[in-house]
Amino acid sequence: MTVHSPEARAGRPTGDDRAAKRDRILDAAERVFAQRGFFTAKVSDIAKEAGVADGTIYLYFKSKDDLLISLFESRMERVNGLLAAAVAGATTPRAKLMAFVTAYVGMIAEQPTAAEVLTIELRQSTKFMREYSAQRFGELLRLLAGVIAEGQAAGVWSDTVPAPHAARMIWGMLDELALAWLLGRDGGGRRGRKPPPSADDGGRKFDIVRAADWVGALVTQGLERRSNV
Amino acid sequence: MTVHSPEARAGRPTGDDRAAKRDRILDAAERVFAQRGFFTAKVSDIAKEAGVADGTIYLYFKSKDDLLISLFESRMERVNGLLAAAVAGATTPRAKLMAFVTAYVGMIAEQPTAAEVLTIELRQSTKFMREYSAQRFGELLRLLAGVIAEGQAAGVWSDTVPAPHAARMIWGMLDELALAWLLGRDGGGRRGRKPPPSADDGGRKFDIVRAADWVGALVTQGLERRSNV
Amino acid sequence: MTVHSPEARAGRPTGDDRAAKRDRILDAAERVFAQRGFFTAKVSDIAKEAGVADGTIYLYFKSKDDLLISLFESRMERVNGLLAAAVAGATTPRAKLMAFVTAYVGMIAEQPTAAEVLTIELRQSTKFMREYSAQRFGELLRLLAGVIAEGQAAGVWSDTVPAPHAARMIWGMLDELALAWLLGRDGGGRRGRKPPPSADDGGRKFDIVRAADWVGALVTQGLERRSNV
Amino acid sequence: MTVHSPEARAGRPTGDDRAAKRDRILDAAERVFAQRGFFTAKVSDIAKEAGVADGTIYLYFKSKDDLLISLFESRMERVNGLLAAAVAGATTPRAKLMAFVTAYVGMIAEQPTAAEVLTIELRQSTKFMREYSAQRFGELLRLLAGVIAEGQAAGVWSDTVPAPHAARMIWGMLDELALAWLLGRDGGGRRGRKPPPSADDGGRKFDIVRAADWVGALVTQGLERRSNV
DNA sequence: CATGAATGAGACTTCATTCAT
DNA sequence: CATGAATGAAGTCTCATTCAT
Repeated sequence: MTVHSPEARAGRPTGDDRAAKRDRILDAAERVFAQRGFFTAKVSDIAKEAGVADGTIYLYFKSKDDLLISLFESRMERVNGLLAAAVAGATTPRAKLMAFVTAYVGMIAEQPTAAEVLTIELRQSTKFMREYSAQRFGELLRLLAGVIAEGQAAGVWSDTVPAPHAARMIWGMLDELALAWLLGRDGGGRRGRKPPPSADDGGRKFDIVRAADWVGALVTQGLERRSNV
Repeated sequence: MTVHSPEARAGRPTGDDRAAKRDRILDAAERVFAQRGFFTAKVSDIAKEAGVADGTIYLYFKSKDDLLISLFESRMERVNGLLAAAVAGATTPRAKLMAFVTAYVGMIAEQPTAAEVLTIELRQSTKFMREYSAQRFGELLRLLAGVIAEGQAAGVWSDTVPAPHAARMIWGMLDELALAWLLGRDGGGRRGRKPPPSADDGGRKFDIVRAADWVGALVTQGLERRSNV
Repeated sequence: MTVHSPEARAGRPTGDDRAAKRDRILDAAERVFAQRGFFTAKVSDIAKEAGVADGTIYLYFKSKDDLLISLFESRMERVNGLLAAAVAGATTPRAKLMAFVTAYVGMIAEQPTAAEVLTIELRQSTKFMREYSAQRFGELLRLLAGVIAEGQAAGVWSDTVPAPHAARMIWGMLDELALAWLLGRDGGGRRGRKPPPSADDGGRKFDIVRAADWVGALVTQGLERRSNV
Repeated sequence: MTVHSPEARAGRPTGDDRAAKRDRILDAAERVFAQRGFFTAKVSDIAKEAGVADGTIYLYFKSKDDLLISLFESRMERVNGLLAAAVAGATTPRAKLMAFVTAYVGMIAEQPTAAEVLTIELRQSTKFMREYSAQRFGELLRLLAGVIAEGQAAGVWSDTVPAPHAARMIWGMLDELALAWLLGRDGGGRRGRKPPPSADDGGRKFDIVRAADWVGALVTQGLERRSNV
């Protein structure tokens, strides 16, 4: 008779165990998708990376697509939660905006693999992915639009640009800077890719944290030089 | 007896014929990729759409990947050419910037399918696509960065944000607005997708041409209200 | 409760199981190659003959080429082993030679399908097959050449013909007789072939076992009539 | 009006022209088959080698198979003719046998490409090739068997081995030696193949012409040393 | 619950053959 | 007769998913 772990002895693992293994698979999928891309990644790659059997994946996820969606949900939940918390921690519209921006670039700097998956891989894929994407990014965009609208209502910001579109634009800046940084990092993008020859396109090895200031500057005053202010 | 060109006399299609069929295949691929996505699209779908046999595709392109890359090159060449022409037709940095922005949104409005492929589908796919992408978008970004740098050098614009990164940010705004518009259109995104439930995220049915003004406004003065101007 | 081996307990097939299925596929390939020829045989034919799914083949062999090579290796190993054993069981050079010859024709008589594949199909195919072929047949030829050389060294046989070439020649006789017999059998060659009209070419329905005597006679005394011996 | 060659003026080429082009295609096929093997060779390769368009092949041959068969017929006709002539030029059975053998090895030495195709490539291929092969080689074998039978009838040779089988055996020797020589030549076998490592198997760089003596010796006296003769 | 061997649908690609010029 | 672009049937191989152990 062999000695068994408590869980095995009890006949079935606790919910915690189940959740933990699910997370292990999600983490593995994150790494594999970041490295190979969604379509190129094989389910068995993910299984190997997670240290489980191929079939086990299907005990936790309905399909490869479901795995992708679950990963997306999981990461966006985290992102949306952090951003909401950051915004909630500030008082004025300007402070809220900067909190949003700073929190986002901070997240990218700290979890580049997750960011890579969100920024690059998760946008591909199958048609129905697009819906989930729109929905979850919608949350993020509404949070940001709310901050803008608040500032416009308070008279702090001009309402030349409707708040939802202003939010899109700011998000676009952040996203593009994130993309540039992610692809510019050593080992960024997929493995084995040769570095692009040009170096002067702002795409390589800048400090992503500074991006917060750039966005702040552009939103605050545009590119204009205000000599008399 | 009619006079024939040497090629016609020999019964051989002219170079023009060849190029025309190649273009027909590229156009078909554009539509199919826009509809199904690169990985999901089957070569035989493209052949059917182009009205040729499957094997014919391979007389013009080495592989499915090659077809994608060729499509990308073809469309980016067109885009880069138009943008460069637009910029060249303006004199001051501000005018050049607005020419760039206006030209881009105009292009999207007029050729949404092409835009969809460039904005959405062509960013996916295999690792080596990434390189091509970086290179060709780099051209576009360098053009824009040149305009910014010129304005900064002329003292028109602040150099708080380095020109290459400012270019990225402006591009990000445009790109995100384009994406929102493309996905928001009826029939935008892939067929068969259900419309996202939320309507207040700025993602639906706005006039993309107005985006030029929004970008102009944000770049010119940020979001700030200038009470004393 | 029965006692299981570790593998059985884990629900995993034993190495024996794996080897057995591999062999089943090799046997199926042998039959299909013998019937259709390597290039004409479809992987799915082999799968059907083996009673497995198409994809299963690729769990055991890297490619169709690999399957061919593996089959060749497997059969040549068997042949070389048997011949070496036969030779080792004899003492004088003459006895060794006859043992070699007898063992080979015996093998052909008992396993005509395997012989057909070795003698006919496995000599075709891709360029790299040729190398394997040369190497494995080389083993066989060296064994035979060794016997000849031994007899020449012992003064039993003339060294008019260098041993390696004498070995080639003897092998050629055996091979040609084997080929004639294999093609002459009912059902020999590929299915569906019409019987050649001529019957007097020695190619049909003789007893392959007698070939051993013929080879023995020719090697021993040539065709000469020795009236005075 | 342009000036035309006589044939063109006449509206159709002479039979000689047609035969000449057919031969050009056969020669090209011989080279391509020798280099790439029948199955691997593409019809368009042969067309290019022959300097004609792909479709032209089909004006002279019904199919790729037909081309192979025609090539085989053409070459075997030549071989059989030469051998028959050689035999006819000799008087005694022994002389006839040696004439046969000598003529054959001479042919190999002088036209190795043709020999390679006959000895190696033409034995592969489709099922119906086998019939043609049997038939044409049958001619050759019957010629040889006739010589043997004549010698046996004359009491020159023992009839231990029936003439048709003796013919097979002699042919087997020749064929195997030819094969060894062809594969052993530099550039023998298909291009790009690495040389087999072993050198002592008699397979490399011997003088094929000497093979005639070896066959003569073996047939005349076997391997036996005849001390008392 | 976990395993991983087996499945088999389906994709890309090749190439012998045709036929309009 | 000659051409060679076009055809499309067919084969190899991959990989998401299942299920017996």
